Formats: sequence, structure tokens, C-alpha cells
Amino acid sequence: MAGQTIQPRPDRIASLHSDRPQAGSRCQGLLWSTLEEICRLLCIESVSLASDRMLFQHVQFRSGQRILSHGDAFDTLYIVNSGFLKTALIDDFGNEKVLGFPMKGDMLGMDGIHIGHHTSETLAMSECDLILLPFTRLNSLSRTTPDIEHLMYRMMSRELALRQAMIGMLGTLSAEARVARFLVALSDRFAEMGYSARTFNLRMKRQEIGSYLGLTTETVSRTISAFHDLGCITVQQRTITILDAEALKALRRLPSSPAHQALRRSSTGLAPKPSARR
Amino acid sequence: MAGQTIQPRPDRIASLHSDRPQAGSRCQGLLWSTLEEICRLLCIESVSLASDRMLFQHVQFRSGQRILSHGDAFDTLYIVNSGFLKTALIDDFGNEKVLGFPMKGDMLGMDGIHIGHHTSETLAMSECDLILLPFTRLNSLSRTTPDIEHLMYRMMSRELALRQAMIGMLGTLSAEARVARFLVALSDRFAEMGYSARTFNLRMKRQEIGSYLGLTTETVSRTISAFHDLGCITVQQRTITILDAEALKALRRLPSSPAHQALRRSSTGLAPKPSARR
DNA sequence: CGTGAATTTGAAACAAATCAATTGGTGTGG
DNA sequence: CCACACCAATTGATTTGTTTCAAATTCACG
Repeated sequence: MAGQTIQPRPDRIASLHSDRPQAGSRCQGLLWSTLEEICRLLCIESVSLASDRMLFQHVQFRSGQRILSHGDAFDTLYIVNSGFLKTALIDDFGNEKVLGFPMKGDMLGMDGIHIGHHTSETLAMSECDLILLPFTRLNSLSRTTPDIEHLMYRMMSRELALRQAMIGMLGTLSAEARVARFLVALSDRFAEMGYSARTFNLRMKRQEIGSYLGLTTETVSRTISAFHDLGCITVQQRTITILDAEALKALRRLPSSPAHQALRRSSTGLAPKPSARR
Repeated sequence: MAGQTIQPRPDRIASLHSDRPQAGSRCQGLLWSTLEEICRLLCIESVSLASDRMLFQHVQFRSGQRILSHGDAFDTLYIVNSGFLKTALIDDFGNEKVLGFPMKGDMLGMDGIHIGHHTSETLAMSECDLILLPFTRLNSLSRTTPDIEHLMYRMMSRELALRQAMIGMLGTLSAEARVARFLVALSDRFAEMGYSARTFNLRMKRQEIGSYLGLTTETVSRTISAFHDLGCITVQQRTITILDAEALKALRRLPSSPAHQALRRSSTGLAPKPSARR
């Protein structure tokens, strides 16, 4: 399953569609979307013309339902039209490691392509409306509409870059910095969706945040409390209000991996490199 | 740039080609490869028939040369035919975070597709021979040979899954476990390439390993020494000999994120769930 | 062989995990 | 409607793994 980080996709910045209704038009009690709607949802420039004839069906899930499980055969991709989900890996001992919290505009299932089955779990954390993209249909469509192919490359590449950023974060940032970035990214993401960037509701438990960020529940809780005391944010159970986004963004790593190089040469008389710092 | 972990790709397991020479045939002083050769290199079932006519050119790089830089326009993908490389992210302060050590059979550059330029650095750590896959050519070829499209999906999906695994590792494993896995994965990878799985040469510095694994140079060094003292491995500078691969693989996490759930219910009389452990 | 880089090793400092206990919220049943 | 059980979140005390700082050693190379 896909493991989106929460970070807003670069493509997406400044493309607000606060007032736009959810994609999909009703027909025989079911929702369907055109390719164009899908591109808009994904924040990718609209693919070729005259594709209104291609309709993709929606499915709904209720809060708590499992959408994909480890081992499920891969045959279709999903696009989140509305709702909040969670993707996770289950390790050998049954512990879950959260990979991401997909929401509107995210694509699910891409990691199942290469071996033909999914390797992670996805479940709905709220009522969800997803658009189905049967993979074989996608393939046959891309013969007549080559742009679809490019759309897919872009989606997968975007996902790749997102995970790359996540790896960078897990490998180098302190707990404080991780939580700060998480909150800012969530805020940005909510803004994109037309909600308030300032006040929002965490859909997930502290434990899930911890798992996602590679921290324990307690550390997440403590860090959030610290931000609160610091005046950057306000917390009431799962309601967060961001008071000073800049301060949060500025939170860089306290630790750092290769940060010895800053002041090593003092005998040579050379000034320390302007690069490394902490 | 691609950020392969070192882990052997699932597709690739048990497909040894120790005795196979490097791909590519010489022509006018240059090396060229067919699609079939490329598929073999990537460990993907050979794509369609009669594609021998499509030839892809190779390029050579010498040790230390930069292959891709942050900001470079994206226009071609690369496949490693031989040699050892390194991909890394450079943060705002100029610190480098190693993303992977691509080697034979890995594809480079996939993360550049979606925004049209590369976001990471790739450089050669040894003499390297790479196969060029101009992206526009790939696109036009896939019109006549639809299998190419699927090949690309698989490659990208594989990369996605690899990074997913990396995220899982960075988020949950102890330093010891990370280094252990790193060594085992390297060993497996060398075996795939026909080298000894038992004794091999680390191409990278301790610092680079540390950056890759989210640890400091000192921790990597200490951990390797500990394995040595423990009798799992033998170390002489950059030459590693694996004595007890099983012991290394068995090294699980000492820390763990959500591992409190094991023995919580004692009042209910229910046995603890069989799943969670540490 | 000497010089600088890479690696190793030790001791101290520190961030985050662990253990443990409390609080707050939610739902259920008496 | 209150009491109780259950879960999530918070907070504190303590431990531990890893980083940091510092110094010694080995290796690579001109």
C-alpha cells in the first residue's frame, strides 16, 4: 500500500480548491469520475482532451474498515476522494509501523505492482470515498491515451520522492523536529483541502503518530506539550491550533549525523566551512 | 535520483548469474545493450519478442565523478551495468544524507520524473558502466512495445517497496540491528553479482554507512567491532568476512515503538496476545 | 617516511525509551 | 444518573543507547 508522508506534494502548493466540491457525479446511485476530475484531484495538469467518456467508479468505506491487507492480490489502484486513512506495515511480531496517513488526492496501492500483491495494510480512519483505477483497464486505456502512462510515472515518482524525504527525516531529525514538521505538514495539507491551516483535528492517536515518526507515544505527547508550553501551539485532546508556524518550521535537528566537520580545522587557520552547523 | 537500499530485490532472489559477463556489446568503440539484456540485468522477465533492434547506449564514469546533481534537468534514466555508486541528499546546511548505494541492476533517476529535475546527487565510487534510457525514447518505444510500460511500473514499484522497507528499518531498529542488516544485505547483493557472499570489500566509508543508516561514524565503527568481538564477522579495514550470517539476521530490535501491549491484560485473566513481543 | 584522512577507542553528556502511575474522556450496565 | 471499566493521553522518575567530544592509532598516498 502507499505510504504517503504527510508533506504537501510540491506540485500542489498554492493550488487551493477550497470551494470545490468533492469529485464525482452520481449515476444510478453510484459515484463516477472522469479522468479530468482525477487529474484535478491528483494535482496533475489535465491529461489529454476528450477523455470525458472514461468513467471510473467510486467505492465507499466506513471508519475502521480495512481496504487492503498484506498479501492481497494487486489488481487496482485507488485515489482518495475524501476521508482519512492509514497505511501500515506489520512486522514479524505483529507490531504495526505506520507508513502514512493518506488523504484527499493521494494514490494507494502502487507498491503492489511489482510482485503482484500488497505488502502493507490500509484502513479507513473515517468515512472514505475512493476512486477505483483497475490496473488492467489503466493499461489498456494508456494504449489509446498515452498521457495516462505519463500520469502514472509522475504519481509513482512523486511517491518515491516523498518517501525519500521521509527517510531523510527519520535519519537525521530530532524528535522535536519530527513532530514539528509533522504538524506543519498536516496544517499545509488541511489548507490544501480547504480546511483551516490554523486549527485542525488530529485524526490519529498519539501512538500512531509515534509509530509514523519513529518515536514512542510518550515522546510524542511530551513534545506536543512542550510546544504548547512554548507557545507555538495550543492543544486540547486532538485539537491543535498552530500559533507560530514559523517557529515550528525553524525547528531543525538538535542531533545530527555528520556534523563534526564544522570546527575541526583550527590549526590551519582556515575558517570553518560555512556549510555544516547544528 | 534513485535511493536503493542495499537489500536484494525480492524478484532477484535465487537468480544468480555469477558467470554471466557484463551486458553490452561493443560497436564502433561504444557499448550498446538490447532490451532483453536490460531486462536480464534488472531481473525482470524478458519483455516482448523481437526487440533486439532497440539498442541502448552505455556511458562510462570514473571513480569520483558526479553523475547527477541536485537541480539537473531530468531527461534520462540510467541502469547500472557495473560499478558502485552512491546517491545522497544535501540538506540546507550542506550536510549529506546518503540514500543508497546503487550497484549492478539498479535503476537511477526515477525520482526526477515528476518535477522534471533531480533532487539528489549521484556519484561514482568506482569505475562505472551505465546504460542510458532516454525518457522520451522510452515513451515513444512504449507505443510500439507496450511491455515497456509495465517494466517501468515494476521498476518504480520495486523502488517504492525498497524505500518503504528502509523507512520501517529507520523507524524501528536499533543501531546493532541496522548495521547487521546492512552487512547481510550487502553480502546477499554481492552473491547475486557473483562475488563471494562471505568475504567482501566495503566500498564506502564508515561515515557514509552511518549517514545511510541514520547513525554516527563512531556508532558504526563500534558496532562493527562488537560484531567482530562477538565472532559473527571478521574485519580488517574495509574487508568484511561474515562468519555467522544467521546470528546477524537474528539481531532484531532492542528498542521498539509500540511494544507495551504485550503484558497489559492481567486483570481480565486473558492470556497476553500471541502477537506482540520484543 | 611524513602528512592528512579514516578508523578506532574511551569517557562524559544527553535524548529518548522504558517503567510506572495519574488523569481525563467515553461508553456500558446496574 | 452514577459507578465502573476501558482506552488514550499526560506526567514523572529512571535507565539506556547513542551521540558528542577528545585523543590515539592505523591506513593511504605522494
